[in-house]
Amino acid sequence: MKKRLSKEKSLGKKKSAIVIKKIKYHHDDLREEILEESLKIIYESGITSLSLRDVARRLNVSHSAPYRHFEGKEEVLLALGIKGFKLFSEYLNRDLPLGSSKEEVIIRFEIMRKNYIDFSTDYYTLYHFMFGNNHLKSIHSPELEKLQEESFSTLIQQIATMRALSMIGDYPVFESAFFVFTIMHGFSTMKNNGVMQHLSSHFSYKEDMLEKIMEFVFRGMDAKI
Amino acid sequence: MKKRLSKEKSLGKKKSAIVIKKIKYHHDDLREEILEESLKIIYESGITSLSLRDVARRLNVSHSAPYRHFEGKEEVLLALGIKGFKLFSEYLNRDLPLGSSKEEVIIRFEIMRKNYIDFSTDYYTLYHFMFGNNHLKSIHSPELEKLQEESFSTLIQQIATMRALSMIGDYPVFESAFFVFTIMHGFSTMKNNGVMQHLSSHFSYKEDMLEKIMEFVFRGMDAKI
DNA sequence: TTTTATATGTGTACATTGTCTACATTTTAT
DNA sequence: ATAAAATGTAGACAATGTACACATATAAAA
Repeated sequence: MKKRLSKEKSLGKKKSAIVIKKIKYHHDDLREEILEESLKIIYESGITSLSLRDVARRLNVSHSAPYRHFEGKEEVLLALGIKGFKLFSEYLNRDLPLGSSKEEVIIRFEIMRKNYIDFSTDYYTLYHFMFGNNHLKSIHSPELEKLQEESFSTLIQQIATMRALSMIGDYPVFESAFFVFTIMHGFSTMKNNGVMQHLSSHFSYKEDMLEKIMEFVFRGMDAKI
Repeated sequence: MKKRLSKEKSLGKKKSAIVIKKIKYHHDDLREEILEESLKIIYESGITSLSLRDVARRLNVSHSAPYRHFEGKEEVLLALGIKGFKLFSEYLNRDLPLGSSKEEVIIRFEIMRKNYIDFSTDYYTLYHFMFGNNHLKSIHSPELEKLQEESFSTLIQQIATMRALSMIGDYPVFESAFFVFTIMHGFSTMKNNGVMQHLSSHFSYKEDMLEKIMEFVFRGMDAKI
């Protein structure tokens, strides 16, 4: 795959070289299909249930076929993490107003946090895989780390803007952002963990809990709104 | 085990029956040793690396021996969750001053949150197993749920006391407690997840980050201290 | 004490999984 | 057209969870 790409590149000098659509002899792009099918499995039953053989079976392919596209399971997990963070980033940036008036900035913040929670709710097994320390933590990958950084820089940028407009108190941007992120992450991991259920046997958990919590967050940041 | 107990009970009528110390013929208490060894493995390499056969091997016991004490792996995991929450509870309540003066109450809060973080740091693989949604979530167990409740009621009680003394703002106790718990949990899960590393490539993460964050938390609760 | 039942441990067996190697076939490059 | 590379298959192996039949130590009953 990589070699083919580099060869294409070397042909690139020719002006307007005709790009021929490559058709593989069994699957159009087995690598991609493996990842998609894996995401489905994670979505349905969590990372624990993901087995390469099962994926292969679902794709009507021999159990060793995935090894032509990935070194092993760990590399599949890494690729899934990368896809996950791309999707996360896309979610985060969804429908964001770009203006810089105070009103638009605060709306942007609200939409962003909604996007965050939407992602962690819609794909909570994926979110858990991405942020849990079981599988991804031990894998080193510059690409993955870059994506992770990018996701958070969206949030940090937002906080920086709010601070620049004096919409929040005069605290280091990193600290305010870290505070907000800790809440978002804490809420996301608690929400689908069963933890909430046990808390709510004593008290009553309502669907608007995040809104309630955000009031604490705004006070904590000395938000002027 | 249960049957033996019930028979002892039926003999219990005899006044001052001599209780004979039971010595098993291979292990004093294999069930307990299995759990302890499992905890070691989780501690060292996380729940992913836990295999019953490995545990048996380490205890010089056949691979099927554990099945005399547990129905299967899931029941071992449940028992580990129960042990985990007992230890968590013990940690939380460690060295707590019991007085009810404002000064003691605030110290109690500080020690409690230190205990929380100490636990999640000392046993972060265990913490992750306990609060992650991979393994424990699908298991129903009244005993486990009761322990989980008890852990949190310690925290909730504390917040209730602070509110009663007007040390924090006049918000519903459950909401304040939930806010604090979200922070503690969020921080704990982030701390050993690698997430922090990527955040800190943009900014600088210092060891006193939790203290910084707690300032936001106190502000959020309108703490008067 | 002897006998019997129960608790506890062992060994064999099987399905599932990750992974390696040898081989086959399709696609691409020369 | 032929060689090389990419992609897929089949078989084998070790590790795991788990079920079953069998063995033995311990406790209860006689």
